[in-house]
Amino acid sequence: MHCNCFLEGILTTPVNYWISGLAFPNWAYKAESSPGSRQIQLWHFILALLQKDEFRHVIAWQQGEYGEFVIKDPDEVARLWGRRKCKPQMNYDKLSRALRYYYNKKILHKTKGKRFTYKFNFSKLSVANCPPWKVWAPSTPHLLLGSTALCQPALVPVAVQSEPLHSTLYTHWATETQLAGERTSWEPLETSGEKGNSSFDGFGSALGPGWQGSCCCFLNLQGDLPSVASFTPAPRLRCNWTHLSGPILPPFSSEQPLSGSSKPGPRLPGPLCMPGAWHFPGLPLLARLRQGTSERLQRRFLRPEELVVNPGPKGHLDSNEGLSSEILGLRPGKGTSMFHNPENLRAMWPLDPS
DNA sequence: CCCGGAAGGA
DNA sequence: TCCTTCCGGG
Repeated sequence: MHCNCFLEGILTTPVNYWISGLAFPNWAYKAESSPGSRQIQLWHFILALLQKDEFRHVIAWQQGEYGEFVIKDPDEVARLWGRRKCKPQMNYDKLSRALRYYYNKKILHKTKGKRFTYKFNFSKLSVANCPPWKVWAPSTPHLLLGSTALCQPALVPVAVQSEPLHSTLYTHWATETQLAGERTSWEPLETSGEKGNSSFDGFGSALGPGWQGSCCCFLNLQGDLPSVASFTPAPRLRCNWTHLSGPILPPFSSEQPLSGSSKPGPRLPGPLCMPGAWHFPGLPLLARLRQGTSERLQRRFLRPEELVVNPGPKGHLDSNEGLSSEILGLRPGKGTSMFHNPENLRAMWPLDPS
């Protein structure tokens, strides 16, 4: 039976995770819905709630503990979840049972002794030392179109994975970025070098012979997080990000027309290379990124034409597969320029908590 | 509140 | 597979 929950727009708009230089645990790259269920997953929903200021009184990140969150109003969260899933009888007892199933999956664990407090397993969170000019959607169809494959980070060096979050990696990254920025600012991203000699297996990526110390990462392209990047303003970076705003991060006002946006090629189905950075107030590293920098990064590296990728082998635009009609309001002809306007991005989140 | 087994649905 | 529902127990 059709449920009008979707029409109500309650957290139905999938968003994309994108944090430059960060690699998340494998589970974080899972599609919003599994191939079997085609349903939004609870943890996606939880993250989405956590992302929104409107629900701060309902559920919020626990300050000081990255990945930890508190359900301040269990009944309300359950109600929202039930509404999203069209399960009016949902309650916290049932919702918490679902959350407990995440324990074994290493997605969540309980913060013992704290009521309604859980923690995402971001212990594996690591920096993928990735110069953005090498960040590019893989160009083979299966990588582009498989909802899970899409989310696989490319070329995350094992050595880096095992490292704790550390700003020195960012410093290194920034240095490389600077050098690259002096080389080019808007020239097309290179893809030829990556696709031929690399293998992808998620975070445990083997490095092809052509790997030169850089890596790519991120891109869940079918997430469920709000589109608007919102890094917590915080202590300054060890590296001087202002240096990056030159050739690397060119000034890019929202009024600036988006070159080539009038010619959207085949769209990336569902998983879109539009970055919506996660907002984890508790993540110390992320907190080092200034929001402005984040937005410039997004704009810089995700021009509309760069969102354009090969169509899938079968068109793969089935609304039930990667790209549903609810996703991001993307429609043929609309192009992708709307994603570059924060106002549009916010408008795409018609949350109705009532 | 929290836990996890069991059964079942989509 | 991912919950939803129910439930006995801590």
